Amino acid sequence: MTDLRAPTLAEALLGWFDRTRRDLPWRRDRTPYRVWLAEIMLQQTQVQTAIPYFERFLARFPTLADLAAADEQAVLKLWEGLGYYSRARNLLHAAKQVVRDFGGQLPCEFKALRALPGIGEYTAGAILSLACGAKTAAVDGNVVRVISRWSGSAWSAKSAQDRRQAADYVLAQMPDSRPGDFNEALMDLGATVCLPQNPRCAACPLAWGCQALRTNLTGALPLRDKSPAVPTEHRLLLLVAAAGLWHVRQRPSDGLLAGLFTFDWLSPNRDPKRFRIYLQGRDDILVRTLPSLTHRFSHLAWHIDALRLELPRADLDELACWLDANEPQPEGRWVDRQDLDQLPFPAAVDRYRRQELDEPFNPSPVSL
DNA sequence: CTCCAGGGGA
DNA sequence: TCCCCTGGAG
Repeated sequence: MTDLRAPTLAEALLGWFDRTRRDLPWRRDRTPYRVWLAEIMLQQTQVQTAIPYFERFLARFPTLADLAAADEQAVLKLWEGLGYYSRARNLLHAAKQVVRDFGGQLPCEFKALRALPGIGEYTAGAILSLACGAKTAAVDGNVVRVISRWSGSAWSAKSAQDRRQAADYVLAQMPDSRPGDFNEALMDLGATVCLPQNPRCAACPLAWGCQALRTNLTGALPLRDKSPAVPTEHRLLLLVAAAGLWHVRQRPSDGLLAGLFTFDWLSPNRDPKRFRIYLQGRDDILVRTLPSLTHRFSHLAWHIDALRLELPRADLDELACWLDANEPQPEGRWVDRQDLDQLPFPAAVDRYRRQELDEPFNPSPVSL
């Protein structure tokens, strides 16, 4: 007998998922540790970016217990370039807690997961549904977009209240049999079909019932707030070398780029022009002007001018009054080329590291 | 270039 | 509410 009733959201979505499911590394073996690691990496990060990081991380720390025994710098090194470095630090701290409190096994229990650093509402839901098989919503930005368009609801991914509404909607539609697949299907649809811009509605398995498509509102849903203009800070980066060593500093353990290493910065309360004049008078310091660049963060931008300095000795005493020192190591460190490769650098500064480290030094006049 | 996306902590 | 980072699209 032919089934004449309309399909449900879950049937259409899971049918599509079964045909098009992406083969991603963390889907091959859905253990709580692998799901957890993947979900942390995927926060604010695109799938293609996260894949090589996930592989390297698991190769280095195959189990949660291996991770818990790591030191922070090794974890940050594996996170280098991925951004939002507090995710890596929280991951390590949470792993230690799980070893201490749960014998190294992530608990399949919402309150316990939610209490771990770095695990919020979304990540707890993702671990529970994907790794534990629990019927739990996992509402990220993708899911808010899909459900907001499907239901024609004027929701914003930033609003906690709207995310709750979306979670309630998801839970009401979720089949008892495949909660993890249902959540993953929603995320896949948001990532590959129900795109923020130019959604591919012609290829969408939910087009038949989509309120936003029916009312021509896919461009308006979900609601988004316009991004505010970010202030630009002008900074002078100094790649200081002497006798084959490079001078680096570790940033403070909180705030921007916490715990990562950079080269030196001219102190913000020093005038860059005066510093360039000073350098012209120092015949013993070789200088080269490097290309400038602008690096944007979420809330501010750095316009970076950069100089490479070759000192006669590995000694910063005479230069120290120009430089930006910070706790806990105001004096910084001199490291060789091999050591430098072991230190985590943020993307903004890593571009200079990659470009300059193995370049021969060609001094140039200091431009003012 | 500019615009935009994307969870959690304090 | 603000802070945290990078990459991809156009």
